[in-house]
Amino acid sequence: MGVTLKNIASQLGLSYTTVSRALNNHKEIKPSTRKLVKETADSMGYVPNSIAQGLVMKKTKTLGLILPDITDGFMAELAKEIEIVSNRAGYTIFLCNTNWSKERTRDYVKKLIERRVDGIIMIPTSNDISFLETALKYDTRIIFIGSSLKKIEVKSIQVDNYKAIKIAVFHLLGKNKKNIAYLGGGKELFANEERFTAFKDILQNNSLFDPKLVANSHEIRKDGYLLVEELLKKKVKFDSIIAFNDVIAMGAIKKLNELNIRVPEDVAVIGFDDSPISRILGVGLSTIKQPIEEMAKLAFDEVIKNKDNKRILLDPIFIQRNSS
Amino acid sequence: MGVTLKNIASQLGLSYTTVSRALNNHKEIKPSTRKLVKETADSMGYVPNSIAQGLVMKKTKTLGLILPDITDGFMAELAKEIEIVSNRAGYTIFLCNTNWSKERTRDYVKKLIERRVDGIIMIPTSNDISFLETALKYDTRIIFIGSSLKKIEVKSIQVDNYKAIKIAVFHLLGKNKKNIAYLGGGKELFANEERFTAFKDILQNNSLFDPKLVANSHEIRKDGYLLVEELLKKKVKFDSIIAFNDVIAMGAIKKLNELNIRVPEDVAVIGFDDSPISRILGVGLSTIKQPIEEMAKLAFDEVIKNKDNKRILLDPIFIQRNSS
DNA sequence: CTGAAAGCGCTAACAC
DNA sequence: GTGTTAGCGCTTTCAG
Repeated sequence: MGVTLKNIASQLGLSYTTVSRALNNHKEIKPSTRKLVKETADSMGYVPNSIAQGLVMKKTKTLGLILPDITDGFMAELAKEIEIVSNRAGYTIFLCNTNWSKERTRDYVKKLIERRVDGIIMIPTSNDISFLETALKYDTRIIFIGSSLKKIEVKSIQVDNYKAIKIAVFHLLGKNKKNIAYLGGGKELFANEERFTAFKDILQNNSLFDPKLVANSHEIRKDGYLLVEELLKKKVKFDSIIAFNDVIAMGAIKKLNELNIRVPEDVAVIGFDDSPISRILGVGLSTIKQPIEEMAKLAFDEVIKNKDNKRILLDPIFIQRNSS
Repeated sequence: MGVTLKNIASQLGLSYTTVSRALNNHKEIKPSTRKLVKETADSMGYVPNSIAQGLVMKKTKTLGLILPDITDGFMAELAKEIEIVSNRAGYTIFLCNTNWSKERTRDYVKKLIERRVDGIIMIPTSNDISFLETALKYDTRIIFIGSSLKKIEVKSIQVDNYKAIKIAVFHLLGKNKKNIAYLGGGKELFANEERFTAFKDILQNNSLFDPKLVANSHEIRKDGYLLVEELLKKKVKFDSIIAFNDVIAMGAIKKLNELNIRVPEDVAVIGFDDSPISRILGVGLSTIKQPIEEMAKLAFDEVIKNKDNKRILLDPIFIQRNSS
């Protein structure tokens, strides 16, 4: 089923090695035969079998992309950029959506090793790295993106969350906002933990941290609307909000609007990611942008080309709009 | 590099055929050896090579998913659902983001055939189906999802766009809205053409169609905000809008709000897709939901199991909120 | 129940 | 320049 090298060879009365070489542009082939081979291959509708190629070359030119939720704006954007650089280099990527499940993450790593991908790019949701050893054995490089693992030295690339939160906090302090609340995005996402830890640390250093001003949602995708309600129930004053991402920030603003609390006069709001929604909608949302394109490019280069386990931190970009 | 069947076999003093059979749960194997084999395979950290398996079995258990833009809400949702059903059945999917390019679409089909995927699920952006023949030859099934191709009999699955627009139009007529505008989503997307054609046809049947009431954006992702501006420049009256999707609808609403045009009293708005944003945001957006989960499930079943080229039409679901 | 051998489609020494 | 041969890691006849 389908044309093979052998078919072309016998059609032409050549050995299939010669055909292979001609198709792969080896220099030792006579130009005329190369031309002939290529033309008949074309006319016969030949499509090389990269499965067979992969078996002998021990490179599949495939990459695994493991992430919790492709419908999340940031992750989709990241996936898109990774796809672009990968495709440009001849790599195709497997989309592995874990739906935040540690089990599915583990299963996918196994499956990707089975498929002998050349590398795995992963937004982690679990500190379980039992698979790293296996991956190493089968020469599958892994890079963690978006956030790193705690206490384990792995190859990773992410925005500097500490720096990001620091910029946001000092921006708010500069506006004389001293009661800053944090609206978190779910424990499963390590980036959230990093940002919250930074938030707590920076505020404590300025003697401003109040645990009541934190609504760190336990559910996934619990939106900002509900988190503001939670905050209000606690009867603490807050004059500003730093949200884990733009979706949460927008939900928060919706609630504030409904309550006739002015943004940013009464409560300033800063999001994270610079999602399209922060521009499409009425409010111009102040936000912290991650250099997604650069992250994607570096992630690809690192996972394909570099062997060492360095950790790369990228600078965040603060974008001020009307909400702060 | 990495454990193979042979390694396990020689470790155990068995032939690698036996090891293969044990690992694949063939019944002719003595339970005790099966157990032994499995245990040592485990302890040696064996991971089967699906590349080699694919070569001999002529099935890769992989699927290609070709779509224009994974950051689009509807497509991401679709990708997620397709991933779920595929994964459940042991299939892994290649993510192929074409960025609306016909060339990249064609290239990806070729690449997917090279990788010998068992099937391709594709949101089409071009009527070029020159690759269909090649795909057939290599036993790669293709299904078109979200919209079909014009005048060519192919396997496809989509929501019934005609029915959808009809529901929307009659809903608006029921509210005594007779000057209905259509805000389109770019020519590249066939679904847009289908919806617009339906719109035109239905309105013409009621002697209500006015070409001036159409802002069918030529650029991709041109948002509703700008499209409403375009409409206003033409100085035609309109009392309602049907948008290609929710993002465009939300952009339109933003503009209307800025101009103090009341929604839905002055202008009613209906979107398409029931994107999360239509719920997160202030306005409750009336919208037409596509049965994405069902689409994904059927697409997978059809592309893997069924051979015929039937065209499946699914019923849309109208969701009324505050904007109409 | 287990083993030997062939072959999937291809690349890469090694000959000539 | 081209052909011969081996082998990538696996499944599947066919024997025993």
